[in-house]
Amino acid sequence: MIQSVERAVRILQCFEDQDQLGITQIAKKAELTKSTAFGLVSTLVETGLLEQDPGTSQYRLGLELFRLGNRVDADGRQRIISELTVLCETLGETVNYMRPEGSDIVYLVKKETSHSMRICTTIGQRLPMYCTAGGKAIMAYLPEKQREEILQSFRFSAFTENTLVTAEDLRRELVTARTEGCAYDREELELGLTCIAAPILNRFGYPIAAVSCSGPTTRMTPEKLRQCQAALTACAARFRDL
Amino acid sequence: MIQSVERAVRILQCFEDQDQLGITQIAKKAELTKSTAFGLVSTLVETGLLEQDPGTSQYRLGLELFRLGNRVDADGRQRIISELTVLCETLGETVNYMRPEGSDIVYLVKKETSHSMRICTTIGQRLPMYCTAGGKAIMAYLPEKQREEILQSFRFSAFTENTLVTAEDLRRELVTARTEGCAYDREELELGLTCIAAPILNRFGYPIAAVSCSGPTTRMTPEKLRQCQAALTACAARFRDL
DNA sequence: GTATCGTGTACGGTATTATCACACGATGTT
DNA sequence: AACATCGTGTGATAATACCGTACACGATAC
Repeated sequence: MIQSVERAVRILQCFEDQDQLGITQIAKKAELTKSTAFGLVSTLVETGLLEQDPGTSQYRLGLELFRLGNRVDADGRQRIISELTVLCETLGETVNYMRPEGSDIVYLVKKETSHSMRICTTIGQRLPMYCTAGGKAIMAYLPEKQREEILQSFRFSAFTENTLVTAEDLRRELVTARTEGCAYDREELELGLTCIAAPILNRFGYPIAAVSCSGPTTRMTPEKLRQCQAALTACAARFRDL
Repeated sequence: MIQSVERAVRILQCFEDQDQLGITQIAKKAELTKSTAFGLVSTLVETGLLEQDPGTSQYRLGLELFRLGNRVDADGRQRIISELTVLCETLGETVNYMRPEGSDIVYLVKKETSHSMRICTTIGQRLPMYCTAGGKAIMAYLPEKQREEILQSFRFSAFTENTLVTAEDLRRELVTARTEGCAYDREELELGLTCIAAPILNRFGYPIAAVSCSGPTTRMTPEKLRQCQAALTACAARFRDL
């Protein structure tokens, strides 16, 4: 673990909730000396990961960071995007492409339906696996050892009355998810929001991503869910050897 | 300048043209010892900026980098996107939002027209200011000192026979750009491609971004260009105090 | 007008820190 | 089966980054 690098990243992460920060605020948020922070920030500015506003002399995230971020999983995202467009049109709901990170999932691509009432997911958002269809779909297909590690690591929080908040409840659901090839989120994250997701497996059967469909519960009838299941698993199958 | 941080960024930049790399390749590309590279890479993996493929044990850019990259100029991009949608529809050509970095511009947002023959720009791409309409629009409104610095820093390369390859030619064009409020790219980057761009100024009159319209020269008639000029400058004006 | 607080920036001594050469085990190749 | 190459450790050396301190500047308050 190289200290300076870890600290530099911590500085970048300070900007997740604020987009302009002064040196003093950065030092405080990252728990660093002002002079230490200054050295790190200067380096980050030099490399383009941060930039300094000429007017306010405050710092913000830089364009080099944008460029690098755009390269993350560029081919996977490129390949999925046309599939999602088709899925979105045929299902008439918002569809997403997400990937696991630790015990969370991160949204990488979305395609929103044009319904007035629709689900709006946020690109780059991180959510716990246990309360999302995509997360459960991925968990279901993980090797048992890894799945148990993740199950143990959760610090459950009941977002709604439906949220599964015990490892046992989750294990039970994951069994059915494996038999169906799909996992569900039945208003477990937000009331009125139902999701269904299928895992994308690599050639070794390891889940590397998921595609999901999110809609208002009122529109997600049993029949619609069957349609989603068929479409999502078919889509996921086309990406088997990503 | 903190050495480790600068080296860590260099490692991330190794992935601009390749998306999977082993430790040895990383060390070679970044000109580092293998063990040094290993320490840096381990730290980057720990922080999520890199991730290791469980199968191949190779490294690639991580999701935390994606998340951070998505936060760059998030509000500016959010605000411009609906404007670009309208612009794209009224003009019937691909429109872009870009920002300066050093003597280059970087594409941040695009909206593509649905014409079969259309210009496809690449988000995150970096191009020299001197051969793009957006770059020239921004240069035209920079304080003279900074503009001259940039003009001197160019290492000109003639992409087409129209490319301006001397500081004098550029200076002359920038004068007219200031009077018009718009800059042009008349097949200077690629034959058959014409662009026009207007700078977005902050409340101090400093150019912080540009909006551009790119189309095939055959469709970019004088009349169309006048229409573009009006629409682009109007759009840019709405963003004056970003 | 003066004083105080905040800011961003700069320097130099100290010891923590990262670096490098070397080595190990595992894969896969000739 | 020997070999090459990969990713991964280790530990001694010295280069490195950290911290305390200090300064210039601007804003606010008195």
